[in-house]
Formats: sequence, C-alpha cells, structure tokens
Amino acid sequence: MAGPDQTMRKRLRRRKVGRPTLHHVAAAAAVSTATVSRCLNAAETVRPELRERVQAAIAELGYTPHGAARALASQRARTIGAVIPTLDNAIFATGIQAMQDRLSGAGYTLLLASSNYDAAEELKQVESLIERGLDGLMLIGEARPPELYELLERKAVPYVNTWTYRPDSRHPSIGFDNCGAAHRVATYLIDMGHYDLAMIAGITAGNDRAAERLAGVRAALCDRGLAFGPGRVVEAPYSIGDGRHALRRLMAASPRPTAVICGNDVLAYGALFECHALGVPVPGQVSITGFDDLELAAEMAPALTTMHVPSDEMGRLAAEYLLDRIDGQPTTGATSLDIDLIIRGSTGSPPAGSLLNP
Amino acid sequence: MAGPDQTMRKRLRRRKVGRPTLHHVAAAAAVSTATVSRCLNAAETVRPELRERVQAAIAELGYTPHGAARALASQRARTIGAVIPTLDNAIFATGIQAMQDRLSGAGYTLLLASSNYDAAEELKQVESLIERGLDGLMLIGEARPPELYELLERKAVPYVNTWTYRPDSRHPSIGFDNCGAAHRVATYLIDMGHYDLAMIAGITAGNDRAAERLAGVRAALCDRGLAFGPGRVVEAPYSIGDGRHALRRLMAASPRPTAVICGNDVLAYGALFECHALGVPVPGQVSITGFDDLELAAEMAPALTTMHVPSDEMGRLAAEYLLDRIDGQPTTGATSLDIDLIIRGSTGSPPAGSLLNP
DNA sequence: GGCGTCGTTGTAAGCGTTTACATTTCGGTA
DNA sequence: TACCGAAATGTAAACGCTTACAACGACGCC
Repeated sequence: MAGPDQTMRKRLRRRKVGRPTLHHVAAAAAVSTATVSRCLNAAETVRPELRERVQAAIAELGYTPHGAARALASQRARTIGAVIPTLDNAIFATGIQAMQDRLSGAGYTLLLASSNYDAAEELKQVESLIERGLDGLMLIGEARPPELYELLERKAVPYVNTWTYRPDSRHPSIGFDNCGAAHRVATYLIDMGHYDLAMIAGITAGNDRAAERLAGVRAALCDRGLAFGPGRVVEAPYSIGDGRHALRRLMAASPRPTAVICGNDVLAYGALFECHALGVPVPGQVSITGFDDLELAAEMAPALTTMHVPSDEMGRLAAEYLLDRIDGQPTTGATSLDIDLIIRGSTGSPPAGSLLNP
Repeated sequence: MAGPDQTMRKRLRRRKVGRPTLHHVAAAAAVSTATVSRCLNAAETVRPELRERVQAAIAELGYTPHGAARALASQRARTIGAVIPTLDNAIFATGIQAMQDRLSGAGYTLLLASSNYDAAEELKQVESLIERGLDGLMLIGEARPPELYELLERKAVPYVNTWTYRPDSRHPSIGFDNCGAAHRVATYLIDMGHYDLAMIAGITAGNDRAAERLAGVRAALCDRGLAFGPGRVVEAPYSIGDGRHALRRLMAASPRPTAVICGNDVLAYGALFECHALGVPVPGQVSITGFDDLELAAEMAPALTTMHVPSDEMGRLAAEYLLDRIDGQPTTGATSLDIDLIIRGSTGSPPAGSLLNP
C-alpha cells in the first residue's frame, strides 16, 4: 500500500484545496506545463491555437500565477523597492506614484517602505526588502552609512539615489543640484536688495539634501561678499509647527532679517503662518521662500515663492533607470533634472528702511 | 564523464555566484539544513550550542534567507497588502505608517498600492497583490464591485475595510460611523443657530465615505425639520483648488449659506483660502468645517473646526486584526473608533442679519 | 531523396526553503 | 544494565514555477 499512502500524504499537505496550479491549467488545456508557462511569459513562441486553449483554461479555472514560485524559479521577483524618509508629507508621494505607474506598465510591483528619517531604520528596511528578493531599489538622497552601500553591492542589487544629482559620485543619481538650486534662490533675493538673509533649514545631520541647500545659500552669500549674521540659521524638523517656531525665533532678533529662506515648503508654510500670527507683513517686512512647490504653495496668502521640483519625472526616470539596469542595458550614471524658481507673492524688495542700516 | 557534466550545468545556471544558501550555512556549521531552518524559525527547539554555531556561520557568510523560497515552502508570504485611494495627501499616511510599524514588529512587510480613487484600478492592484501571495489585505471603505469581494473570497485572503464601520455588513470593518460623525458636525452648527447650510462633499460616486458624510448632514437637517436649499450641495474632487472653486460657486448664491460643511480637510482648506480671497470673513459671515483633522487644520487662520480621526489607531488595529485572522484567532467583525469634533476658530454663530431672513 | 534548420512542444531538473517523518541521543527508571 | 520516552537532529519530499535540453516535424536546399 505504498502508492496510496504517498498520495494521501500529498493530499494532506495541500491547504487551499481549490487553488489551481500550472499543472491544472496544463491538464485542462491538454498541453505541457512548459507550454502554459510560455503562454504566460513569451506568448509569441506558442502557436495561436494552443495559446487560445491555454487562455481559456486559465480563465475557466480562475488561475493566478504563484508569485513566489515564479520568483524562485526565475530568480526574478519582478519587484522594485523604494525607501523614502516619510509618508507623512506629500512631498515624495507624486514621485512614487509616477514610479509605480511606470513599473506596473512593465509588470513590476513597487514595494514601499519608510525610514522616518532614520539611517538605522533605513538599513533595516533595505535588509527586509532584499530578503523579499527585490530586483532594484530607489533611495532618497545620497548620504547613508557605507554598510548600506556595501550590502547593496554584496547582494548585487541595482539601486539609484534620487532627489540628488552627483555626477562625480560612484553612486548613480537622478535628481537635481540642491546646492545650486538654493544658490539660485538666495541670489534672487540678494539681487532684489536683500543682504540680511536668514534660513530655516531642515535638519542637516544625515540629510544631504538639507545640508546642500544650506550650503548653496551660504555660497551665494559668499559670492556677493555677504554672510549669515549670527543666529540667522535655524534647523527645524519637517513640520509646520517647527517652521512656526523657527520663524518666531528669527523674528525675535533685532534687527530682523529681511528675507527667510526655508529649506522646504512645509517649513515655509509654518513661517508664513507665524508671520501672519505675529502681524509681520509678507513680503512688506520680510520675504519668505520655500522649496519643492507642493500643492499648497500656490494657494497660500501670499502665494509662496519656491523652487519647483519635477518629482513625477524623477519617479518615472528612476523606474526606467532600474528597469534598464535589470535588463542589462546601458545606463547613465547621473541624470540632472531642470528645476525652476517660481516667483510668487511671498517675496519682494526689502523694506525701504533696511537700506539705511549698513 | 556524466558526473562532471551535470555539475557544470548546475554551475552555469547559477547567476549570482556568491549568494549563500541554507545549504552553505548548514555545511559551514556542520549541521543539516533542517537545523538551520529551525534556528531561523523556532530557535528554542535547537540546542544552544548548535544554535550558536549556526548563527556564527550565518554571520560569517552574510546569509540572508530567500523570501520567495520561504514563501513557496511555507505557503506564507509574510506580507500584508494595503490599497489606498491616494498617496498624494497625507490623509492615509499616518494610518499606513502605524500599520507598518505594527506589522514589521510581527515580521511582516506591508505592500502598498494606490488606486487613484478608481474601482477598476483597485481591482487590478488587488489582483497583482494576490499574485504576490499576500496573507492579508487592508482596504479603504466598503463600496466596491462584488467581483473584488468574490476574488478575495475565492483566494481565501483575509481582508478588512477601514475608515468605515459597518456592524451589520458581511465584510469586517475597522473605523467609524461617517454618517454619524457628519451628523454631529451639522447638529453642532444648527445648534449654534445656522439653518442655511451648504456642503462641499467629496465625489460620492463609488466613495461610500463621502456619500455617508453627505447623508449624515442631510439626516441632521431633517432631524431639525430643515433641508438643504437648492444648489447648496457641491461635489468636488480631493484637492485644494477644487475646494476653492466649489466655495466660489456657493458664495455666488444669494442669499449666501451661513455655514459650509466640507467633506474633508483638504476641501476645507480650499474653502478657507477662497473666503480669504473673496474677502468673506470666517466665521463672521460664514462658518467652515472640515473632516479628518490633518496637520494643517490647526495652523490655518482661522484654525479649522473639524472631526478628528484617530488614523494611527485605525492602522494599528487593522494590522492586528489581520495578524489574528492569519493566526486563526477569533476576531471581531466590526470595530468602532471614537472620533471627536474639534472646535476651533472657523466656526461661530451666524451673522446677526441672517436671523431676519426667514 | 537525404540532410541540415528552424520552429514548436514536451520532459524533467532545478530554484531555496519548510516540515513530516525517521533516526539518533540522552536522561532517568526499573 | 537494559529499556523507555522525550527531545534534538537528520533525511528527503514537497512548494509551483521556469527553462535547458531533447524530441519531433515541416521545410528548403543541394
């Protein structure tokens, strides 16, 4: 009774009785499993007649391929990962959305994780994603512990940094020059007559985008023989409340700066709200700039002058870069995107009186 | 020469030469693969001495388990999916974040997809997730085509609807009573003396949350013998611009409504901005309410009266519900969360003149 | 007419785990 | 000392798919 015994064991191990497999489809269509598999992956190599039979069987059985089995056999998970600092603000959402659209067009799925702006957490998330067997990975920014890059190297996972552009780095990047962009904002203000600038920067530790934006403003000042006065640079976490708080501190100084450059739009919202609360006219007494051009920027009163970032294009390009890498096609090491200064109502000439001071 | 031939073939098929497998670890630790597997999954069943040897081998080889192989052999992907309408606004972000935190504590990964408020897209996303072999699924709201529920049923995927509470539905839900909450907002305004209400609702077609919120306001009016005047209900997509536009339409009427209930905070932002632009004092001439209590609500000028939704708790509970279901533990069919009306500056008594009209 | 080619299809060997079952080990007991 | 049961470990068969290779015709060429 050895035969039946084995059959019974098989039966017992099977949990979801109904779930049809490739074998069932093959049997129903009277072809081999290889043919069914080919219908799924390279339909053009199988005769139309068979193909139709197979497709009918698939439809009739309600067959869905088993992703894990597929991944195991083909050594491809058809999955791309992305680790972003936060889900909380819309800032990365549009890029992710664009990336997802592009990927799903190619039969890939996006696995999303957030690191909460924490390097250790980011490493953990990447490890978990790698375990899931992803074929490629999108990251934000460039600054991260070497272990992470080593891990990626060791596991041979294609990756790309975004929101940054580093042509001379050994890590591929798709984004823009944060430093240069910030330089542009500052220069714009300086050219308008502002010389006493302040900045509400994001937390620069471990965040190269924030750090570069600050550096860019510094460089612009330096280029014109200027510099930040004491206490004119405040770092604040990514929230409106922190932006408000930072602005309040800046406004407590005397004299007040005539322009405040914010490291991102969210901080700028806070700054704008706080000016409102303090009764400081914008841009009459102080000009405010943001960075990112989120939806709200154009709606504020006054509307926010800010740098527009093409985040959807960034997401799309990141997806395409990774797909190319996976396919073994040649790729460029660094791609730079155009970003524009959007001048709106929150910036203007410095108040007349400020010209008397120096 | 048959033996070497076969070995060579094996070698050839192997792509990433270095990637260590369970076998390598087993060999390095001089134990069987079963023992290594047990160290990974049920460490307490293996003698400490062996366990250490295995762990040392794992560390030395830099071994990472192969998720797909695991999923295939164990019939568990250790993955939970979530399909949300949009990534674009922070509304779902905090809940997702909480869910992810809870899941990763249990060794699960969250697979996130967005449907763009489109039922067909949602179905597609769910199919793709099922193919990925998820163990559970979180959805938003209850209204969706029966095919989707049938699919879930057929594939025996545990799922839970959130942002809704339907004790009498056959689908499990974790959320709150949208209708009742909206009823509360409206009643609050009516009790304050408003009788000519307007509403900027989300698009109600295919969106049960939006529809219920509208229904709740209607019910509250009805309870007091009131009703919406003609043209007092406008539906608008989820964006600030649409909120502005809708408010402008409402304000074009004569007489104007004295209070505008918005289906969500984003629409309320738009309404508030537009009032500002039109020079309509809030709440002097018109009161505005939101729904969700996003970060910005408290920062607006005036600060927005809105319903506070405990989205992080909702995410956590959804995660726990699904984990319980997967473990075969008993679960409750519907869980209701407390939500509170947060009264801020955007609401007040109707203008004195409005009392003369009726 | 024989032969090499090409296009289809089938066969079966993996892919890297988990886990049922068999086997060994070990402490304790009679 | 022999023996028993429990605990620890090993063996090997799945898991559901992909794909290298074999097998088979049909076809065109010399």
